[in-house]
Amino acid sequence: MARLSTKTEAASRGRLNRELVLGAAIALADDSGIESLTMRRLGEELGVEAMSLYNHVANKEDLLNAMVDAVFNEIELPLHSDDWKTAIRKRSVSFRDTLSRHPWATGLKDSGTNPGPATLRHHDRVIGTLRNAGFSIAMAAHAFSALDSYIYGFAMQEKNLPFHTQEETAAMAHAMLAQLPVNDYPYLAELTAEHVLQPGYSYGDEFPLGLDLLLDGLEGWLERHPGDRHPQGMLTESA
Amino acid sequence: MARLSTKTEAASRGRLNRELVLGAAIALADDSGIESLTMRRLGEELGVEAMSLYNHVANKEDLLNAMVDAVFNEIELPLHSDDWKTAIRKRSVSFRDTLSRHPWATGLKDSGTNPGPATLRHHDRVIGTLRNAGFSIAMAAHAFSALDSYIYGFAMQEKNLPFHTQEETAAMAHAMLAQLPVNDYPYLAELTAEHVLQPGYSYGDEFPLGLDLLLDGLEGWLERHPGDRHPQGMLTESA
DNA sequence: ACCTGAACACCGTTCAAGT
DNA sequence: ACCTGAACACCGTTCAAGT
Repeated sequence: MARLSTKTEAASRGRLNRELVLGAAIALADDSGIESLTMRRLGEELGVEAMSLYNHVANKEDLLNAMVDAVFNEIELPLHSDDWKTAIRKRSVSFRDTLSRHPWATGLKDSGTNPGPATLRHHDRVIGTLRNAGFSIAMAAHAFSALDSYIYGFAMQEKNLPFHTQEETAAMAHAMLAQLPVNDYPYLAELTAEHVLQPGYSYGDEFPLGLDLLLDGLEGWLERHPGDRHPQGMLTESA
Repeated sequence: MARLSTKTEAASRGRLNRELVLGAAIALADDSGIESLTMRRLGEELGVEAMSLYNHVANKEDLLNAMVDAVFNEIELPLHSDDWKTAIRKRSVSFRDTLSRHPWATGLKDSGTNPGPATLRHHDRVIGTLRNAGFSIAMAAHAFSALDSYIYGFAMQEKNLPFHTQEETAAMAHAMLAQLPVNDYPYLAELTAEHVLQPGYSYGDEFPLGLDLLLDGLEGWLERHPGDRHPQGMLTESA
């Protein structure tokens, strides 16, 4: 039979490699949550004993690091053809989407401690976009920190919400309102009743509002500090 | 005399209660990291077998929930005597400080899933401050989401940094620069060399910049939507 | 070169038994 | 009412042994 370059073929052949392990680990974390990702369970998923995984992965931490870098690889890089604000907004939305597809990646300490090549490239491109738009080094650092803090934090809050579908949201909000001592928390009760319980509410819709707040603020910075403008083309990169 | 650890204190008392368990758990997580917080280790710290803890705590999740709520209790509530911007800025800085004292609390899913009374009161006060400043319900929800996303995300990034002291930062940045393929990541290299490695650099200093970006943007919202002004004093609360 | 079985030092949690 | 010892069903990881 011709070779099918698929997971099943390789797995059934008893041939394992790092990429295969990584893919199965991400799929398992996506489908069953990061707490289901144990070496034994992952081995089972691949038709192999847990101990075999150590031939392709140094240890679990190495596996988690590689998973996070694979996630960063899914984020759209800012495009040189877009103006900086559009480019950064697009990649920020893509970042959020990616984290919401792989919620376990939010808050895994490894991106800060041991960034992989995809993570480094992503960071480099974002900083480069800001620099070429005229942000000084310090302002680019500030902007980068502010944007990514917001995106990470939003993804984390979204992940930790007790509801994810419209129905769950409504049910949860009703339950909360019923249990909540309304006199103790009048503003929380008001917000739950008249915002969260409104038809069509979805927490994810809050994302662009905060994002545009930051982007508009950054644009204001840039306009107020034209003297910091970075000589265009001093540092260029190929697409 | 040397300070008495909670261990000896609790052991000599021989009487355990929920508050004692909670305090020891928080101290252990602060000092040794959340991964060191196991029921067995916590029991040891309190001079008791792990199984005894279940007399005061339903299970580990219950313990973690209670720990998070205790952390929220440390955050300064917004003051009625301050204007909204000052009040929100102060509580935001206090929030960040608190999370940086208890980094393990960042990203513990429990605040969203099972908020305790301190968490609820904190949220209620923040929303109330915004409402009384003239934010509509929807705008208060947006503002709350944007601010807390930023604060959570900042705390998480700070927690996940591979360095915490000035010396560590410099050493780490030097090591990164040495290892980094500079041609692949020119902007990252530039930012590391000319920003992170500058004397006096501390990542924590980035916090107020992003915070003021958000607060100024929210103020702009408010000025542009005076029609949404909430009747003052309609909902009041006692301090 | 890759995979495995057995083993080690851990986890959270239960439960009957003690005081 | 509170604490304990033993036990259960898990973890990540090592290592000698197999192929």
